[in-house]
Amino acid sequence: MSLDEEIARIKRGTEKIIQEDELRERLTRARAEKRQLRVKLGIDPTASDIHLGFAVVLRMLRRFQDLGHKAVLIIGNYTALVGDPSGKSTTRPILREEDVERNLQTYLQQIGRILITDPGSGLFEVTRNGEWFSRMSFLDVISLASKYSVWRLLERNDFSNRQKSQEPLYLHEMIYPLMQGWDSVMVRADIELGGTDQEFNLLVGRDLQERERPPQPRQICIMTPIVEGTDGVKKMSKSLGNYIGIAEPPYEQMKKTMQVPDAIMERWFRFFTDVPEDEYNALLAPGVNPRDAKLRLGRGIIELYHGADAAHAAEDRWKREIGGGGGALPEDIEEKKVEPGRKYPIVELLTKVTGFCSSNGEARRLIEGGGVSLDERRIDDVKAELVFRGGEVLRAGKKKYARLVTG
RNA sequence: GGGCAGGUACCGAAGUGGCCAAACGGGCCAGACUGUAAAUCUGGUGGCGCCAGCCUUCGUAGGUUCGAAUCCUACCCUGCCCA
Repeated sequence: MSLDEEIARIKRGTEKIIQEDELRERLTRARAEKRQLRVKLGIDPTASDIHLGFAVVLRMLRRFQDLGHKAVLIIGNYTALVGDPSGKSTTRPILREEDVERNLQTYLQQIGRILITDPGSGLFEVTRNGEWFSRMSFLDVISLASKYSVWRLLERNDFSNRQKSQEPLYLHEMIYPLMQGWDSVMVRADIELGGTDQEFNLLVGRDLQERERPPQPRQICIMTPIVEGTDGVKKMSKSLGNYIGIAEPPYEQMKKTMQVPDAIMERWFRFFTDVPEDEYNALLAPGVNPRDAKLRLGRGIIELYHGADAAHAAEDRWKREIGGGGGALPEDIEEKKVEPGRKYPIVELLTKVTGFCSSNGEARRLIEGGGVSLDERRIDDVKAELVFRGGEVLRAGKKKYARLVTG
């Protein structure tokens, strides 16, 4: 692959690079000297599920592995105790060490779906930053803190926004960027990856490297975008519930994708899939049914995590069960046991039997709103009592189904 | 340490003794429409209910009152200004 191709590949998944010419130069030199670059990614194991949004940066890291460079994964087990204030409007709760460890295991497992994690490959290295931070003395901390001025830290939008909205900002949160930057020094990163919300933190690492004695070559910062979630507006995140997990079953991924607003398809194609640019541009052209583009998008996502066969299967199933209106019943309807001959008040079915509603009031509202049906016949009487022979399908809203079985 | 302003349901934000389970907006749920997209329209959005009502909720704990989110006291938390 030519250097230009390498860079083009990197740029597809990138929002901003500081500095692109340095990247070009470093890649050139690495190639000439047959030296592996050290590409750092710090992860904060606060959530246990990896979603497509976070996969963007992991996939970027994988790209570097494919080019023969070393992925240097920093587990922020120590920084997690602080909580990155980036993009946060409120202080994050400080995690306990054991929680961090627990999340970590699930994390590493899932990361393996994207990265080459075999240490024998020479392409992967993991370090916990507690390794150096836990050994620092208070004096060391102060010395680190003396490398950066408060004014520079205050330049950050996250911090000034907090002030504007009268939210608290604690001292330990201001230390966070320094910790992340120090990681770069400790692992001698050539490149650090991160989301655009990490720009400040990444730049701190770059600065700290230069100030070391002897100085280290400053890292190149490659920022991946913060991609919108399934609502098409807010960033994909677990706490907003607008995410698609990479480990979710293919059909779930397809369903969620199909419900995404049209407007973000292009970004999802670009950052969440490897569908060639020409192909998706053609699909997004006027005149093409956006539904078809979206199906391709869903497939593009599933291909990456479950393979092409699973992607096709999910597409077919979606068309059968949902697409084209009406359609077949879902194939994986959960079964719930009922006693034959007994009269079940509809409210009880929605709460106790199926758990679709968490209170009687909620069940009643759903019925009154016309959202409940049995074998596709709407039930609009709140007091209805039903008797089952077995095999009937109860539906609540668009998505919840249960098959009522006897015995 | 001092002064001031605040803490209301998932979020934002009204409410300053009874008409408050608490306006309004967002979000969310459901229905219509549709490509299970967007936009739009409609209804809903604390719990229980024999639908008359009952119970819990307005930072926390007490108190005043027939009655408190609303008044008083203490405490906790946040922001701003001064030191």
